[in-house]
Amino acid sequence: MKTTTQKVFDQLLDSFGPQHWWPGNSPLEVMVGAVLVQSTNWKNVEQALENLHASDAMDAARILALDEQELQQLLRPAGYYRRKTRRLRSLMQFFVEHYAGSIELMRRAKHFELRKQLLAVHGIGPETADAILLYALDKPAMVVDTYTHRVFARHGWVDFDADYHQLQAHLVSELPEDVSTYNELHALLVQVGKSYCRKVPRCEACPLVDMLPEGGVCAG
DNA sequence: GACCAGGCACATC
DNA sequence: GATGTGCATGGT
Repeated sequence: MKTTTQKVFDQLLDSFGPQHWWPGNSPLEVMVGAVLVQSTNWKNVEQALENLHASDAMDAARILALDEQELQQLLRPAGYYRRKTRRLRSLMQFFVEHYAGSIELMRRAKHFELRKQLLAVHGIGPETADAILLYALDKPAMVVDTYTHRVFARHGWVDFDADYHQLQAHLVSELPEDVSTYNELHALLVQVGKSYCRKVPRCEACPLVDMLPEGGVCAG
């Protein structure tokens, strides 16, 4: 018997296909991207990542070696560049201090201990921490976001006032603990949120329209 | 010109 | 503890 969330996953995957999020990027670049993408369009992030590459600075030690203003200028296209400069430096400093700048060492850390450490880093909240765990380190961390909240609350599967961890617990309880499922589902929920869930109360073309409750609205 | 994008920390009540 | 606000660029 399939859970509602598994059905959501299947229908989204059928409609949109695999999203291939962060497939070819290095784990370090994923970590950097996870910070830069906070509340920001991915296109803008790509520009900043490209700037880092062009400056030969896609490296924890090199990022830390840049002076504040240099790094700010590289990150500028990603928006919030003063804050993100601080946040990225905090993360890189943590990475170097606790894991000697080694992805392999960090990958060996216990999932929930590492998560707790990440949450203690300035600028790393639950979504960014889970994105790093999942997309950079292949840990089974389900990432949820505002799109996930919108879709699940409007369909009546969670309360509108559910917080990050309640929403995450709900999804996890309805899914196999599987890295590729978590990876794909998060990306698919972002895709459906971008494509629909806006302006009109009921999107007939939405792959989840048949799951909308009587009188429920998918926008607004 | 308004609104939005793969959040988070901090101030204020 | 809950609620509000600043952060910044680039695309639609």
